[in-house]
Amino acid sequence: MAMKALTKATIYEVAQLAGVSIATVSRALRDSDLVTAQTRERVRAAARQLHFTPSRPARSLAEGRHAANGIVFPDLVGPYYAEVVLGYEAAAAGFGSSVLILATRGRGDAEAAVRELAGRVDGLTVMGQTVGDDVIRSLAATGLPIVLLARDPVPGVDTVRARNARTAEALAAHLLDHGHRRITFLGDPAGSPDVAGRYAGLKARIPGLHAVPLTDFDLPAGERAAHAILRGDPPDAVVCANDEVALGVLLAAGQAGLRVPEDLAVTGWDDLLAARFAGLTTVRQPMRELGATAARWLNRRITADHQPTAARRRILPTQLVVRRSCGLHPPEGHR
Amino acid sequence: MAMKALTKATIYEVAQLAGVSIATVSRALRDSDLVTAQTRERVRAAARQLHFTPSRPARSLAEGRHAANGIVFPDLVGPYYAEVVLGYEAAAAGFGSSVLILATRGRGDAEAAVRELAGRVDGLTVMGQTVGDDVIRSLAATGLPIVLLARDPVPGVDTVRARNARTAEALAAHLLDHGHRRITFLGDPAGSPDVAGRYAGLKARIPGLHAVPLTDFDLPAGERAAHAILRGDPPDAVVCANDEVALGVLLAAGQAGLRVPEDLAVTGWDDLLAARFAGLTTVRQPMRELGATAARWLNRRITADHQPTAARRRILPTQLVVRRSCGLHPPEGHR
DNA sequence: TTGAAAGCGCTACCAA
DNA sequence: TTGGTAGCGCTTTCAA
Repeated sequence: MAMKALTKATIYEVAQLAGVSIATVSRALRDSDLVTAQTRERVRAAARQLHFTPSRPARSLAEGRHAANGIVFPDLVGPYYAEVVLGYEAAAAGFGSSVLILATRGRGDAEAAVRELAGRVDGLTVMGQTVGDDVIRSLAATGLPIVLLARDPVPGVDTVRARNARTAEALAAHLLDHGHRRITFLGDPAGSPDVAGRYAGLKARIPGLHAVPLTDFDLPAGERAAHAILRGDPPDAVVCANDEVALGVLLAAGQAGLRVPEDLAVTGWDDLLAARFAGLTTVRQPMRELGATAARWLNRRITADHQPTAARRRILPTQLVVRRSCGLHPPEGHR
Repeated sequence: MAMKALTKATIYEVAQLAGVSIATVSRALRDSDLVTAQTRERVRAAARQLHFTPSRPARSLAEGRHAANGIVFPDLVGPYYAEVVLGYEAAAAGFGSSVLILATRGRGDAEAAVRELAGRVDGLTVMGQTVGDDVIRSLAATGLPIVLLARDPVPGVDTVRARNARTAEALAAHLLDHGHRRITFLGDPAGSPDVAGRYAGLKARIPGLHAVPLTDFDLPAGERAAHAILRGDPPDAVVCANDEVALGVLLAAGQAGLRVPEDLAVTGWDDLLAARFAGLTTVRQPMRELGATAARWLNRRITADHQPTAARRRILPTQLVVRRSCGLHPPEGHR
């Protein structure tokens, strides 16, 4: 078998081989009805023979669109973001849109990276703590369609979030029903809008709630924080900003010889797979649906011929999942 | 505050405002040393004032490169792929390369999607069961740099994988030490090279190994398969293709009133977070490192001025993690 | 050091 | 139905 060409074929070569103009090639390849079926076939054959694929940059430049959109998130660590991104990609694929991802993971140059990304897409979904409102506003001012995900709203920009405060209240009520009174919150409300919402909901029911800020939100961070909290005068219950932190607390409690939930109640947030096996009481978020909704909304904005519709906001429901880590003999039955 | 322009500024506007030619703008903005510091500043100021960002398609078209690369994977379900992709993105970001993702999730049009993606990037990483060797070969023939990840090699193409067979042998030996003899493998060796490798390793030590094929590799699939296996004459041990399946088996065993590991030993593969909390014996894969290595190798190929170096292959080590699900009183101590 | 102009590969408008 | 051609916005010679 002969070596395939190492140089990509262009529309000119196809035109020449098919014996037509480049305009006709362009039409034939994009199913325009301004070409004879016969011509179309001839062009197709030539294209196939040359392994022709249109240059995406050239196309984008001529069309003035990218046929791609992007999603910016803080990190991909832990199952939460992965699930959201997956839901996003699946929905976007349905629209024939490619997806560019960008994890800012606390980089200082997040803004530059986001702006670079913005130049490659027709629209952008921005999650959580990645870039500030000023960046969002200036991007939106460009006319770039934007959807905010799990993030505080910015005037004029669509926002999709999960319910935090209200479900946190339900969680608080449940904990109080168990008789827990000395409750500590593990997480930094200032660090993310989601956490802020959860904290606010808890605080509404537990006035004396004590918050211990956390810089990271992974298992080791939870473990470390727990070690500090548990020495001395441990609380009745530790409510964690997410499951990973809670799992860390579970581990630390075990190491400290504390039984859960007899000596210490622990709760998380997200309902990761691990939560189920750890018997962790938590709150389930519709992660895939969050991503998919953002993708759909963004697509609508991108394809909306004009009509600057008012910014929309949606809060997707979340669900308290009671397992054993919050206390024995749950007041409302157990699982 | 005045409304920002809704039309993106071009290099022409910047040139006009700065009172120079577009060539000079281009140079000034890209730190060419063919411009006076003074001119550079003037251009910069003009660009800033107009919120100018160069058009990425125009740039790509002129430069003949995308400054982006892509990764194709079967799905993002489960922590495994997410971790790999994260490692990949992190490494790619280090090279200043944007990342496009594509999840084929068994779509029939995977090939078309991959080809579309190929047109947007300077190089491609292809994972597992996404597209066939023919597609890989034809893409590679284009001159597009490609790295294969967790996938059978294709002549002339770089491949990065995790060790499967050898660690599977170690796992088999461990199981035999526990006295297990009637062992069932849950997974389809024909479905993925990784699984095939694991099965081969087990089979080398357990000649009579019985394999039960599985179409999906998630928790419900494991649960369903286990229900079928456990009714009637259950084996001593079930070795699963991955942790999610194993966790499903754990659940099913519980429902069937079987104790693990007393009545049934169970093992997984991947060492997900949940495995730790489920006490699941498994094998740890360096997922981040797999992704990062692929990204690095791809970058090398992309930036390699020429020199068609020979295809490289690397197998990253994996590690047996013994917990309690494989049997009591582990022969070599326990954790 | 700067400018003019020729592409880069395509789409889409205007004529034919 | 087809062809000619003017852009799309940038990079990069080649001259000045």
